[in-house]
Amino acid sequence: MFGVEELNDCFGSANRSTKLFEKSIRLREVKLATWNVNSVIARLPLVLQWLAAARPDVLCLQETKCIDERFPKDAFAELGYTAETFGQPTYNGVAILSSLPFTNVQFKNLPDDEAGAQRRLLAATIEGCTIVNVYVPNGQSVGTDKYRFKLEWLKLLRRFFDEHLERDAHVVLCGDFNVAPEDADVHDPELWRGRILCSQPERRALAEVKAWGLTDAFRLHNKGDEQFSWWDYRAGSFRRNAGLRIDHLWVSESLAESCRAAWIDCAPRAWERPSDHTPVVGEFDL
DNA sequence: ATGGTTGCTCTGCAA
Repeated sequence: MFGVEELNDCFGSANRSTKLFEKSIRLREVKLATWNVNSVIARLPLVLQWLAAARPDVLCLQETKCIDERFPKDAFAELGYTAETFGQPTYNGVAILSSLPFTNVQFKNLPDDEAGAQRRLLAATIEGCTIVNVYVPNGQSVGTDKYRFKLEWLKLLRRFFDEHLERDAHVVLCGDFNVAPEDADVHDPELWRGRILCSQPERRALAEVKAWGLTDAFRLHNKGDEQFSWWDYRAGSFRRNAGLRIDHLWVSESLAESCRAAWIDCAPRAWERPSDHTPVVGEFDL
């Protein structure tokens, strides 16, 4: 005589087999990463070392700090990566490295950013995913012109999503957001309360972007605190784990459903001559 | 600890 539990076991087993079968014929695992490298030329050996070991399909870079003509494309090509770049001398600059073909490069900077002098956004489609790679303005300190520019930039970013991206598509927003969304993303919330990277207006402006329909892939798989993506070069911050989680990988609903893992790889922050940021990684079954 | 370090140059400035 079969009871309900035996029947459930039977169906459960069948479902698992079906899923494994579907995976073998249909699903493709795609690994996406983002890393503020603080000069792609100064950091080239570390980026190459990390790529060779971690082998993401896509790596979004911020603060490349070099013009497109000087971007070390050949070194990345040797590891099997094509580079789309949007850089400028000395400051800012973003790039996307991919081992999968780019089907489109849709946006360089925000359409509504009239001045557009600062190169902070690069959006491309790879493997059916529209990937928006951003270097959000730092803002320097609360109340400055740079702070107001940061808030305005985040407002334009939300408008960009409203006007140019579809909620039911595979959409990724990743990069250096220069905002720690919650106190759990801050090593000492009381010390940082109201300060740049943590102030309420910044958090609200970023929450408006998220409310378009994005999910923090890292938070899907990591609930606790004390995991950070940036540590100031000064005052032994990394040694004390005095960091903030300001680099993010946010995804639309369809990608949130297919996100099998996400993590921060803090190893490169301990290597010689590191960036002050470390990579954030997500794996998806497409 | 309103300090401290790093990168690229604008040997000051941005982060």
